[in-house]
Amino acid sequence: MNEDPYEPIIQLFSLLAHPARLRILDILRRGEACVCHLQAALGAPQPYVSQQLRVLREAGVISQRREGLFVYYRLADPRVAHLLEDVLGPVTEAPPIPQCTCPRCQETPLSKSIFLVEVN
Amino acid sequence: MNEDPYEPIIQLFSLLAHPARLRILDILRRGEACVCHLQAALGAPQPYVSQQLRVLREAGVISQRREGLFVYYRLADPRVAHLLEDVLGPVTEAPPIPQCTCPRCQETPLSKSIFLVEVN
DNA sequence: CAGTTATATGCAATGGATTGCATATAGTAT
DNA sequence: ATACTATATGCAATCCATTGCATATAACTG
Repeated sequence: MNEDPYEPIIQLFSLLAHPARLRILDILRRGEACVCHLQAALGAPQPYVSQQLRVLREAGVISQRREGLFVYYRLADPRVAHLLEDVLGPVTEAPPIPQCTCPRCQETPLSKSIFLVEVN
Repeated sequence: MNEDPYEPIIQLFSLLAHPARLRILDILRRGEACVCHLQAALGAPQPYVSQQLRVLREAGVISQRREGLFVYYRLADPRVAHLLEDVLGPVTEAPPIPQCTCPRCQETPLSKSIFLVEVN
């Protein structure tokens, strides 16, 4: 009748001890991202990404929001952001993902990268 | 040739995402403990405890010191103590393990627990 | 030396997470 | 309605950590 007090913590660490999920969470701690964005960032097939997102969602560490065809995920558990900061350090500038075609990724200023191409 | 920067973190989280290892580390963050002490605390067979200790030792998160027949383990990675504090809170009073027969456990003041038994 | 205690190692068996992939669903557009 | 895109789900196969247990080693005692 008395549950193991370590179990929820073990479940949380298990979620983080996975290459795809850890990368996803590291992206999400910088802000919302759609599935196609994560898919492009990981270079993994879409069903694979959706499956890892489901694991994270059912554990309650992320939540989602639909906008038309696109679903945007974000961190839902502040403990996770805190743990990630402990082991990965503070959030750095999000590296651009050119393959992502969602409207949110398109509205980022492209002029900067174009400029860099020009001078080289 | 370029290693995954997430891999050492994944390895660390994997160590923590395990009931026996997490309990061992939670005990060790309170100070040194011999194998027989951990064995009594976990209620697990000795070879099992030694195996988990080996995993932790080879990962570099604990170190050991031999004293006669007894081997005392302790935390070697401050990151682990920090992560444990994040998820488990600050260290509390170490609960006594009466089954442990190592000299270090015997030298703890037994009068206190005996006293508690008396008043009850 | 043999005997005893504390701890370590090796290894086979098993179970549960991981992965790949086919298919389903949701939403938009024509 | 059909077609198309983004995302989700179901499930079988596989892989890897976990576990149990026999045995080995280390240190002390007589």
